[in-house]
Amino acid sequence: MMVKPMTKLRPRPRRLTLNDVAKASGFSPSTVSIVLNDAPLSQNVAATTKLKIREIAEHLGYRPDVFARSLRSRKTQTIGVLVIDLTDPYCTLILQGIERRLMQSSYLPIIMDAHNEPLQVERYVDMMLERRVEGLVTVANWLLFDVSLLENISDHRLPTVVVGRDLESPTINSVIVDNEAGGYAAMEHLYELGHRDIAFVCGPRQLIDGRLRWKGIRTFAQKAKLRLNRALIQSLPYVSYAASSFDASHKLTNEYLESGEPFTALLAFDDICAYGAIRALFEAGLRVPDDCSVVGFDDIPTSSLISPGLTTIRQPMLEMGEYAADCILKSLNSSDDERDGFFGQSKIMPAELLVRGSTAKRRTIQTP
Amino acid sequence: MMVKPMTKLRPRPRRLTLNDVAKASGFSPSTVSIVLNDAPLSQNVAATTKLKIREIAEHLGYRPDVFARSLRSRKTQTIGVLVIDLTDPYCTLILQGIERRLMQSSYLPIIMDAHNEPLQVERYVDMMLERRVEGLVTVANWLLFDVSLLENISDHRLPTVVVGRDLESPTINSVIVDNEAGGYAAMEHLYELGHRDIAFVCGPRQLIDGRLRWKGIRTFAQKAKLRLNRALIQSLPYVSYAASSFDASHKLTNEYLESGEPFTALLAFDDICAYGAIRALFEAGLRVPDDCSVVGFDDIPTSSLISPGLTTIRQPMLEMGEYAADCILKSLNSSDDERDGFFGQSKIMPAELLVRGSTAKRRTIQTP
DNA sequence: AGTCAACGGGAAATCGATTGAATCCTCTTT
DNA sequence: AAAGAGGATTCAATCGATTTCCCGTTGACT
Repeated sequence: MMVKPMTKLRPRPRRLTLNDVAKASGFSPSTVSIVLNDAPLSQNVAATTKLKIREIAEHLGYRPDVFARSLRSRKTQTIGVLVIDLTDPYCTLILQGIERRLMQSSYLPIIMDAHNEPLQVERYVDMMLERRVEGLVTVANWLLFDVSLLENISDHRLPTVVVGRDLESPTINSVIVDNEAGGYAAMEHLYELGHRDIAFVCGPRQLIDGRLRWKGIRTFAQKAKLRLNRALIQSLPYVSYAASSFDASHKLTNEYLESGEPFTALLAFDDICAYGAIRALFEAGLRVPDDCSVVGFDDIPTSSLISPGLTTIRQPMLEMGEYAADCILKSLNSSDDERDGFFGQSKIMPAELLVRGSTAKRRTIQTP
Repeated sequence: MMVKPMTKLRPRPRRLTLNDVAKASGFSPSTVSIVLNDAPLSQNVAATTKLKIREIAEHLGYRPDVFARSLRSRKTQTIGVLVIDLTDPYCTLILQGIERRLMQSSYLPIIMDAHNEPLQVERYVDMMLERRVEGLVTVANWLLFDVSLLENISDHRLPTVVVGRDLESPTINSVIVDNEAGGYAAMEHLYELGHRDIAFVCGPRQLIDGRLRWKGIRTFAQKAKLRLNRALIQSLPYVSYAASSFDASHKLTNEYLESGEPFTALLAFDDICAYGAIRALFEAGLRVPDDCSVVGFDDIPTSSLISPGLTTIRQPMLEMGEYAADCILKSLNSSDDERDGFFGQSKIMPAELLVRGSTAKRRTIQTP
């Protein structure tokens, strides 16, 4: 056999394969595979053998081929993470929570971004299945996507969690914040500051989140015997593009201002809406919080950076992400029977009032 | 042969394989594969055959197995996208640009998030190589990661682009904004508004971006024969965690205020720093822009949502992302020789001044 | 009639692992 | 001494495609 001279021409150093390790160690590929994977059979492999194989593999720098492995074993060690909108800070933080947990496990997240488009959601779910993810986490914002997700997935007996939206499905887990308690807390906060005339920028009627928050608000109002002014309660139209809620809220607040109905505080559906309201107040020459207190919902990162800081109801997004990942991991580590126990549960995380600069006591001397 | 009764026990409907299509169509697997892939050889396949095969494949709903395909063909149709920090809105928008382009191609982005940790960068680059991505885009913020990236990658002759950081590498492409022109434009804007006493929150000295922006600023100052006040020019310390630049800038601005040196405008290294400065001004009871104009850099999404809107230098992040993706795609579509032509170039995108509410004419009546 | 190229298509090797069944030892047990 | 019981490894099939050769027809041309 001629040994080819080492030249630049040799294009591929030919991947280091399991076979190479086998030959180098003197054992068969089977044994090497078994050892390197700590497969069940490896308990019958002599300790010295294991050591030697591991050593040689390490020394050679062997890395199994992901594709070959997945093809044969039908396991991919990947978890699909479908994010409805990666530019939405709400989604982003949840995603970070998910990753945090997954990084500690041996699973790799495959992240896809649906760009707020329902069609992409479907397409990407498909792609993830095609890539044989072993679990699926969907990070939802308020986009209403088709829940045919559900069918597709449960067909494949895939552990599935949705974060940020409560699906009433028997097979899909969900993690959401306690919207009702959040609404209640926000309202209570304003009430305690002395506000009685409060305007509301409610979420689109289509969103369950908004309805729940509203329910919390009403509960408090009833308890406090506070009558709400119907003229200051409007819902945003449902729009599929996130940033537009700023504009919608801005416009709505302007309408409130023009209506002449007095109010000293405003409670917004979420932080972005709060920004929109603040803009309207700002343009009208009103000061936050001096002339009008504003409360948001979510606590996206910038809310603590703007001035004044936005008082808001915090969703524990990181924790929600972590919980979701835990859910999947737990499910993957259990037997099929146990697994059924997990399905369809929905976890409710606590909402927390964060008081910052955008709310203040109602001024006793009120401009008429 | 007994035919097993159809029961719930049958766990897997057994994937539909190429072979099934072959049998159903009466042709061999080879032919089917060739036709379905539009492989070069398919030009010698009769049109009727193609039609029939395609029809049957479609009808059966055949989807090739990603893993088998990649194993054999050594192609994965994936592009690695390494994002330094997915919670950084700067990165996010670039990412979106990348995705936009990639969605139109047949390549799938594999997104990984390094969480601002240099170690993860290395680990993830490794993982991407292991997954045989055919190209790699790195979305950098200001994190200083080891450029051993470079070695690893160029070894593998992988088209590589870095967005947001100018690497001086002969093999890696980069896409950056025109920092110098941006600095110049920001300065010019303030000057034209009548500001002469300007404070600067400069970026960490380690970052080339900051140095370039500063260069632009000086160039304008010299041209306008404007003397800058050294006491109002400080750099932020280098920190590896993004949000902390808010605090650093906040602190620095406070020092400026306490120093007693007068200034009517402040130019910040980036938008987050601008937020920090605004907070300090706000706390000191100063109004933006009435008492002090503020200019940022980047134009992250919230900068248009806060009140007043932040005047800033826009980086065309979406376009930068798109350009990066185009770069990779072009490289993948060219022969090896052509490809070499692309390597090592760095593209400079235009910076754009965006005037919003945070800057205003210097007031003629100045508080002493 | 014979040669040759183009056309249409198929057989089988291959990619790099995993895995169920089989084999070969070495002791024990009866 | 034969049978059995494990322990330690290995054989060979398999996962589902792609790809490299190769084979048989035609038809044109010499």
